[in-house]
Amino acid sequence: MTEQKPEAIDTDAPPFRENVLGELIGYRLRRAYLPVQSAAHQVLAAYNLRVVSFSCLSIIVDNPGIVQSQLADLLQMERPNLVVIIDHLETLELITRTKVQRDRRRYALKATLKGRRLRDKAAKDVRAAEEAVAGGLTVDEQAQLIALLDKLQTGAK
Amino acid sequence: MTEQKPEAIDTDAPPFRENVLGELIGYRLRRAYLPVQSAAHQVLAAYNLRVVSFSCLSIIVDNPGIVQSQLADLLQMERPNLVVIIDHLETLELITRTKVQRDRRRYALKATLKGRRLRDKAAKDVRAAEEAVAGGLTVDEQAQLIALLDKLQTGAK
DNA sequence: TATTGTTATACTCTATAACTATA
DNA sequence: TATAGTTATAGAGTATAACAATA
Repeated sequence: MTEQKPEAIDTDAPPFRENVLGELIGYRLRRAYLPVQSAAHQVLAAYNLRVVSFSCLSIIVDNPGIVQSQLADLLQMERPNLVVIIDHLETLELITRTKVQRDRRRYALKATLKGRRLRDKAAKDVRAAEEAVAGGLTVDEQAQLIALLDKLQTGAK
Repeated sequence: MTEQKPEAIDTDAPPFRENVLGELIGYRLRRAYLPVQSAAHQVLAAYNLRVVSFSCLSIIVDNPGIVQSQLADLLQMERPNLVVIIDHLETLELITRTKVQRDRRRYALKATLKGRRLRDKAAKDVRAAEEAVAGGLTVDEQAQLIALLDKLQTGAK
């Protein structure tokens, strides 16, 4: 070191500007999404679940009998990528796959009791983690945010 | 086909529920982020830029002299992943790298005139694409959304 | 001929370890 | 000894093509 005190560096800390970038909704969405996603990732790892696996399980719990192609559409993912996830959920005995009578190409997905219980518990933990991360927002603000996000997503096709 | 009319299928279209998932901010953020990100991706491809490359360029334009480690911190990415991006921006003659006198380990990044012009033009296009995607939101609602996202991101550490 | 679930595979993005040159 | 930039590489995550079974 030559002449700088460490504190001086911290005090002179970057007054970086995001002039143009900061006005873009995409940039703001990403900045907000990252820590929330990270918190959910951490919480769900304790359940041996990925975030996307939890999303699948949750949709299956709330929509018994849904088939994989519908699930893929709903979560905006490709069918092939769903296979390993469904396999895993089945291995963990959280869901069951049973052939649909009227169309034997399809598998009806249903959550087991174990799956429903785990979903409920994990959802509470994720919600709590979100509360911790989004602590700056009041309940009203959170509802407001969700309403705006929903309106944005609905408008986009 | 056995007895179903195609229209019947569409009319009976999935009344799928997102009961629990829909109450999670992370899920809502992701649903809103995807189409916006996709729109930006498409627009910037015409400039031979990735979304993250545009973000880098934009930050450099607004913060002449910023160095790579600071840029990486600001955009929350790892230093190694920045190298190819900076290389690419330099190859396109959008930025310059010059050694810092007082610390020759560092490179000061600055945008060229070409870089500044391209950034301004691309930013307008991205903004227009966002307007198209987020068309459902009024200007006030967009400002409100950005304020809430900012508050969320600031609260999260 | 079209669709569901599947396999194999490739592509993109991100993360980690270790090197060099400077400090 | 620590840091900036770099290299090489590994690991997620996602996307595409083609197949068997069924419609």
